[in-house]
Amino acid sequence: MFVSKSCSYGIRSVAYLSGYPQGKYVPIRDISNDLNISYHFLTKILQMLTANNVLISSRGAGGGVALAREASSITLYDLIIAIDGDELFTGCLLRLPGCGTKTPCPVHQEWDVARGKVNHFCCHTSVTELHQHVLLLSDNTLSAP
Amino acid sequence: MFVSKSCSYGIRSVAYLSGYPQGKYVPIRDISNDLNISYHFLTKILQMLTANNVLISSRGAGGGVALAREASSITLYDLIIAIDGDELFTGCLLRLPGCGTKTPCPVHQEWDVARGKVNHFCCHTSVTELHQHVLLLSDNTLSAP
DNA sequence: GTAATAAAAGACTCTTTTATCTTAAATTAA
DNA sequence: TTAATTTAAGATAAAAGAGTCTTTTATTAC
Ligand code: SF4
Ligand code: SF4
Repeated sequence: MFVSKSCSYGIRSVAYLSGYPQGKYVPIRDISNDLNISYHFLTKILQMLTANNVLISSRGAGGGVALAREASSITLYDLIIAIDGDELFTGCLLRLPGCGTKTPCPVHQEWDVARGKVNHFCCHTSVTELHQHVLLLSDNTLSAP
Repeated sequence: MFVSKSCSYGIRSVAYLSGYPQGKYVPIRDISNDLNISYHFLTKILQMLTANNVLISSRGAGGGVALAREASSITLYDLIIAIDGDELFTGCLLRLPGCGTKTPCPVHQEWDVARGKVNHFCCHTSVTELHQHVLLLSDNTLSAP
């Protein structure tokens, strides 16, 4: 598993928000309904994104969360860092502690290359590219009775 | 996180075993002592590897676990598949269910390439290359009082 | 000001993973 | 055969992740 479930929810939510203009507040309730994610759980996740300046939020009527900047400038990297931290991009496959730059093992450089490809993908993939797909897969009208 | 903690323990153990001749039984107790891994927990993990024909085991005096084949032919891929399953090699970064070949999203192909690099690395890295490193990092004589 | 709305915050439950402890079964040595 | 050794198996517990529920705080509409 590359990212946590929380992180997956965060990515889906921001991809969802990319369908709205930047700065347009959308209630978290709407997101949780449309994406079938627990409302209160999602609230906590999106709080991490507001704390990291990916989203902005507003309480009260007409409030919600909104993209803090242009959707095309928000990458998977930003979201993963905000929710899961940097382990995916800096961590060792072997999960050995205190390892890496100093006393690298014989395969470290190759591992760094492989991990770098994932890193590159995340840095160059913006949430806008996932918008349609997230909506499609969350569309529960297809499997309704 | 790429692999589970259990998987990390399994990889370290087989790298450790690669210091012994193939077929030579080593007590799990020795492995757990030298690598600082809980004995009973490690036992369960190594059972997964014997079930997957990576290791063989023998009970009783003089028994233990041993490499079922040449260490140089045991790759990270083998161990990850045996312990964590194939999610690392087949799963989606977004953890979206029912996704992939049919109705792929715009970034699927690029993701497939990035994931493929990790896959390639795991398939072409044998545990023998990690032997020294695993011993070095588990060496608690360095931090003894 | 009052009521309605919606995020923020905290307490709590459930599940999975990780870890520990106990008992059973198999193998070897004497 | 008896004792010692060592994996296998099962029960239990602790920790982390995921999800639910309630209360508080801020904002808007009236
Ligand atoms: S040196 Fe080896 S074990 Fe350490 S972080 Fe690099 S690849 Fe991992
Ligand atoms: S199509 Fe997109 S969301 Fe689906 S598995 Fe591929 S990269 Fe992931």
